[in-house]
Amino acid sequence: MGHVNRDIEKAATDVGQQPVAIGRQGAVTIYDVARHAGVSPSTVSRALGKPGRISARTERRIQDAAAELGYRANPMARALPTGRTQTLGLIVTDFTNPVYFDLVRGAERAAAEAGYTMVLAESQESGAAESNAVERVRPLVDGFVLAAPRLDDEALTAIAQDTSLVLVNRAVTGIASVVVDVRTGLSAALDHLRAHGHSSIGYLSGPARSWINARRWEVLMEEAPRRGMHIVEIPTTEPTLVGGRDALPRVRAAGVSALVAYNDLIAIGLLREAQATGLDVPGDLSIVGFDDIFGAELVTPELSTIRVPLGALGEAAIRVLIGRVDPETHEPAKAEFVPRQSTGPARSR
Amino acid sequence: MGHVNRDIEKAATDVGQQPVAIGRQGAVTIYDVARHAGVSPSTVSRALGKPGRISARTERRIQDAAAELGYRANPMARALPTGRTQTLGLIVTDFTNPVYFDLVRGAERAAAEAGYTMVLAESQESGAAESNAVERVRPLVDGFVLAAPRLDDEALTAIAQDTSLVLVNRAVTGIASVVVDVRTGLSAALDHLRAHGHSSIGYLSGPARSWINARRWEVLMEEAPRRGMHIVEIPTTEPTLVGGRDALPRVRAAGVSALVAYNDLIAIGLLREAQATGLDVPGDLSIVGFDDIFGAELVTPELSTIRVPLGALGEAAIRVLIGRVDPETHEPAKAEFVPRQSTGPARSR
DNA sequence: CGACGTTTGGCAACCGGTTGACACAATGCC
DNA sequence: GGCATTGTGTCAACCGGTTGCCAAACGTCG
Repeated sequence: MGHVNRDIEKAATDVGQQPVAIGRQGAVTIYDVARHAGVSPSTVSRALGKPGRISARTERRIQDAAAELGYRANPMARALPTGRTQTLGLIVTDFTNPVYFDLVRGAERAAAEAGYTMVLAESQESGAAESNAVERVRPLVDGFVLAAPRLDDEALTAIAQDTSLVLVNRAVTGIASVVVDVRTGLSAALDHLRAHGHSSIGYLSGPARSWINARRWEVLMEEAPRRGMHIVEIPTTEPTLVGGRDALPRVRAAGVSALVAYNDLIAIGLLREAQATGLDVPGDLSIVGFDDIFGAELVTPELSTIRVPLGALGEAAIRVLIGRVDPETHEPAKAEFVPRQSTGPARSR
Repeated sequence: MGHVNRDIEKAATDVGQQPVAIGRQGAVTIYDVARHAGVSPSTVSRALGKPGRISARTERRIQDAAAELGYRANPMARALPTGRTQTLGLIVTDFTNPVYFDLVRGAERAAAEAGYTMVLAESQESGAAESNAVERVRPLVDGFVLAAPRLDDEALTAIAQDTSLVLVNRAVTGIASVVVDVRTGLSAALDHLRAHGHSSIGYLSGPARSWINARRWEVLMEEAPRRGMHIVEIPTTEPTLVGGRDALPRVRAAGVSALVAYNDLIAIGLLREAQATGLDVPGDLSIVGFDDIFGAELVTPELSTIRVPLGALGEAAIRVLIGRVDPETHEPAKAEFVPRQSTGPARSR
């Protein structure tokens, strides 16, 4: 295939004019190393990949040659016969949602540490886009992580059929997943609210198709009555600042004195809208967020929230994916209530 | 190599026990399509890749066969002879810095639109880690984007030698880059401050090795004197909330009434620390941030800032990288001053 | 000193595509 | 009808690794 090479070289000389994407051309191959060390290519492959298979002396000589020439294996060429690419995928619903910053970072850290590279895609909160992203990423990776997937159980099971898959904050039988135990955090938040005299609280819910939303509501439904508190679900239009803002009329109508939100964005949106209409937080309304994203501490009053260890979650997902951790025995991380200033005693009106 | 396949199948049946990362095994190849359509594999390759080279009738037949079998080209196998992987890299200094959310999103959008996949890496604000990330990503991609690189010009030039590279917010002669024109935004901010009676302002600077930091300072040094304002550089320890917080003593010592910060994180850190020590913002101190990240609007008072179109910047970087846009003729995006509540008249003390 | 077992290294096939060169029509022209 | 021309499809080599199998070299022991 002298031809391909010629084309590539031609493209290379054109660069500077236009940054056409071209592969690195002059790369050192095992053939170069083999020639340099006076052995056959297969011996090089084994020396570098199978410790012990080759005599120590030859192995040493080959390693020296490789180092001298600056040899780096071509991952693509390796992937072809082995089927492993040493890359992992991560698909999130929305990059600009701060929840994912730490998740992405945790995942990237764990992957890099284990010698994997991350490829990233966004699914825009839509099942169709998610399906698309999955198909684009799938052939490239050894497996991937789906954060808060919007696809239904059936579709996910089909995907897991021939690609390894780990879900974050979603449980589907037969598919590995990492979830956070929200009960301790929610219980602590409820105790805190009750101690401040709140007996009737609202839950500003998240997307209807979100598993984690259902889970949070479920736990609240168990834990609130147990404490003799009333709880009511107040739907939001979207899990964002706007969704929180738009929910204020419904919150006032519901007549609750304290709220737990599906996430911090909703909580902050509501908090700011409440203030804008003259309500005092926490005097008139106590608000508890969820996730402890960047920004929760920046609002005034600072947002009380249930912290989810997102970085650890991302890391755990990758560890499970590459088989370092057994998802069965792995203890789920626990969410933790972080009281700040947006919760306090109910003011008698 | 029947052996490899056997191994893979064996691994596949083991799944469920342990999610070992395995390639998709049963994938449809051009050989399957060729057999199904009654032509040779090379004809399939051409029918799918080179429109016109094959007669319309056969092309149609092959496309039908491909669709029926659900054929998807193996990107790895394609990358080997062509040298193009259809993936692009993006390396940022710090994932948890909100500046990058929009940048990443813009880049991912543009890449997905053009049929590319993004791989992501973090360089931890360190030249060594950056170099590492570059080497890990390089063999995998057709080119990559380096956001705010910490490497020196020489190293960058060496990299650009045999991989296409686009820099964000950094100019190095001979390397394509996308930058934001900060002059209009900074000028507007200075005008705004002068109109409020500020005549002596400080610049809370960013990392010493950051090109964009130098650029911002340079423009301030030109524009402030032109308006008859004094300007002084106040160094920070790191471009984060903590760095801003720690800078307060130096700010007080400098005796300025208004500040422009290298980024919003520093600005917010300072703002909160100032309030914590009893200072009024903007009464005692006017603060202007940079970037307009998520969170700038959440603090009280809301942060006045110079908005940088980060999403557009990420998109532009990718477009330049894949040759859709000529970096020469491409008009740089302009930063824009967004007055909010953290700037106001200097209170007479 | 020869039979035998164990290392050690090389050969060649293969992963799944791409593409130059070529053979074999089918067509056009004189 | 013969010849050049154009169109269409196939052959085979190649990208850069991995690995089953085999042969040569080596060491051991009776």
